[in-house]
Amino acid sequence: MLFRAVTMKDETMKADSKGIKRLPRVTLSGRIAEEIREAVLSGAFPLGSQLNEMELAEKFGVSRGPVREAMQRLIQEGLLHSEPHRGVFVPELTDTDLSDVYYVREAIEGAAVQRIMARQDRKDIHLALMKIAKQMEKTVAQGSWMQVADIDLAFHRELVESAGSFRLSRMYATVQAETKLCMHMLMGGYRSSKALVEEHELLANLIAGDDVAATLRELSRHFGDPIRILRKANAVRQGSEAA
Amino acid sequence: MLFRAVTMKDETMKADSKGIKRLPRVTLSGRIAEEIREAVLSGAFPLGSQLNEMELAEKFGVSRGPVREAMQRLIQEGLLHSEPHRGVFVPELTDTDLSDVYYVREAIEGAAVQRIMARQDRKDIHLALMKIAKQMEKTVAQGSWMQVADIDLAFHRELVESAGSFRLSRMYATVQAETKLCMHMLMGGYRSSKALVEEHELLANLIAGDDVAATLRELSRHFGDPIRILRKANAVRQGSEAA
DNA sequence: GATTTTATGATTGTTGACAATCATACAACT
DNA sequence: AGTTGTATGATTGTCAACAATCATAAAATC
Repeated sequence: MLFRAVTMKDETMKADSKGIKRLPRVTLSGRIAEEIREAVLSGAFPLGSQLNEMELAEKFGVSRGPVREAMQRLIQEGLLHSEPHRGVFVPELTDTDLSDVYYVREAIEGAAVQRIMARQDRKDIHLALMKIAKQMEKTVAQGSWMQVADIDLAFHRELVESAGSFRLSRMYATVQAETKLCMHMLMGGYRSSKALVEEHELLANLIAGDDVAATLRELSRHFGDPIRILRKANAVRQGSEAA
Repeated sequence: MLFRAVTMKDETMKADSKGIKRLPRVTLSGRIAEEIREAVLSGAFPLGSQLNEMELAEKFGVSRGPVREAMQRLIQEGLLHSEPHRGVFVPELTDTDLSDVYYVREAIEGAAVQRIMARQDRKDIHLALMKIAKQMEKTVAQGSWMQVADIDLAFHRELVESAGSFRLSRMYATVQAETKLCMHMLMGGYRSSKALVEEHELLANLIAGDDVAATLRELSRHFGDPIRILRKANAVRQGSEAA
């Protein structure tokens, strides 16, 4: 089953120094928003498909109210798209969207790079990024492209979070979610290869170095041209459908 | 009265080529979200204050459901802050928040500047920005600092929207809302002067020019150090309270 | 008087029902 | 056959009531 029934058991309770646990401070709508978010990002709902609030409520074992509230959150975030009186949909992403997502990613990551590289000590971020790159290397050898993509995203998320800006990270979370949706479009075009690992290692090393301009140029190169990648992916897919 | 009762009359209906108007496609919750948003941004709710959903529902003449949905939107946007079971609050912005808002503004506007300046023809954006600067000049002479601040924000919004990225503009709308909240903190520190107008004119001219690096430097200079401005404002305010 | 316990009122969170809107199927008309 | 009108069912939007939680005041205890 796609969804688990939502209960209020909070598995992340932390104990304070006296062994007393904090009580859960999450609403049903918050939990549901997370569940739906993960389902959308995992590709469980095809692009363009409608989310039926009655079905979701039944599946979660709750009333429609919290489901509606959860969806309002995701709509505002940009992950879902509402058409009043007609329903809530997973957006269909166009070429324009794809370009836009990558443009904005680059803007955010560029800002992060500049802030990080203005610091004297970059050992920690270098270490963290190289560690993720090593993980990617292992997964390229024996995992699926989706797993590699997830590590790729983790690398970039680490980079942005290292900038230490709450708002930059929040914006990036949304953009990464949209990136993940885009990846379902790019499926055949995602380059899961040793060269990809090397690109990430190069980025990590440049960030540890002193040439900001070169780092930003490499970041831009790293993103490539998503539209061309998509076209290539479509060509490959059409080629195999015709055969 | 702070709020008007919300009806479904859509004042922005557009006529198609046959004079046939589109029907309204906005829900109560959407309208309410806008009303609350404007109220918060106008300073009607002090920073840190609680929004009471029962009172709001009564004032709008609707049930609590749409009010809750509206608030979920604004919470997700970052304009309001929810504490489960305790209520929804206008955030209290700290020095850290102030710095963060301005950092992120600069990141977004910097990206917009770079994209705009990669274009050959910049006459339109130059014209639009100079027009807003001229408006600011008039308002400096005879308006309130709040009005000047609004024009200032319009200048920057024009700049970002000229980049033509849906997502950049969406992110910037949120950041501008937070900027507006910050401005209530900066009240006495907002420099409503002829020099401010000149700074904007300079930015417009640099954008029309060819030196990207110089433009980005001026943009950074233009934002100044918000913390120092806040401290100065607080000092001025404390000075007049002691007298 | 200080601290703990209990009661109360206010507010938030959720539910289920009713109202409104839309999409589709079917019937009637040209 | 094509178009228009009507009915029906599905889904979304809103409402009012109940449940749950919190903050505060009052009472009890030390």
